[in-house]
Amino acid sequence: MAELYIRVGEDENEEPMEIPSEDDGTVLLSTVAAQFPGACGLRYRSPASQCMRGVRLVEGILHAPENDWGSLVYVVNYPKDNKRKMDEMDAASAVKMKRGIDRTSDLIILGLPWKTSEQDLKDYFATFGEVIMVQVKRDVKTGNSKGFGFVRFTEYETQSKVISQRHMIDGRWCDCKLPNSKVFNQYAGPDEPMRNCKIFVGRCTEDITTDELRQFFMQYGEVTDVFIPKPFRAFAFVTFSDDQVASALCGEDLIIKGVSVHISNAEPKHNNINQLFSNFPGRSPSLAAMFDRTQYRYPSSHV
DNA sequence: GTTGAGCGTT
Repeated sequence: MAELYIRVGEDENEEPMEIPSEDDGTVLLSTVAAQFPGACGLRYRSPASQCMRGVRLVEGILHAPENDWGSLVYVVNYPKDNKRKMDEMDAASAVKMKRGIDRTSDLIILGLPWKTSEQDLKDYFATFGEVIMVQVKRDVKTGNSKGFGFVRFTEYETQSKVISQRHMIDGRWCDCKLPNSKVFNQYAGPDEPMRNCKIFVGRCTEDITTDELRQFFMQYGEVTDVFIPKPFRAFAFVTFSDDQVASALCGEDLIIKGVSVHISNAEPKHNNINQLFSNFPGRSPSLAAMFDRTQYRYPSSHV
């Protein structure tokens, strides 16, 4: 081969760099990539057709067109276009997932007739789509309905439809909305990294055992500890070996044995700003998010 | 046994 080096550039107009060829006249893609990280091939403008042509690439070896690299300038190919689009899609869907934009969440049903049962709710909402969970909130002493409840659907489309209209249930107009406890998560930015591996599991029922919690949370990652306070206090702690697993679960509503439990970070109450904002209807989400970040700068021992 | 624009036994 006459040429020991071929001329390669980022594009046709930029000053090319000379890249060494192998003894047999081929050029290794790895050699190109050493100068142009991420390169996946070469192309050049054909003097004959004036079109861009690809350089033959076989098993990491670039072959000279017509056995001669000549004095053409070769342009580096990157997988960039596809790759970047993929990355953006992944990031976007990850954010969407994390923000719960296309995830279902529990919906509060307001204005239920006192007589409406969970079976009534299930029968009614099943006409919109698959129902995961229904609840009628009742006075613990009397068992009387408090006139509101919750429902959770499998499909986000179902949830959207249900939110968008009023509902005639047992002779009363009812509204379904995102509960206030969800609004924070809807508007908060991406979470700060969590430093701890422990999650708080709220709204547990008394029949949920430590073993069942362990079995359930194993699907997300290695569980190193499960703690249920005695006597019953309607919450539990689950510790993972990986803090990213714990972090990813925070803000979720998960269904365990048909019960919707709420996952949040296991910070002591006095140091958890979520507690301060979570039941305050008029709060500013951005303010809450700002305070939320500050709590991680002053970590205190866990419960 | 009561009620009605409400938010889930941390």
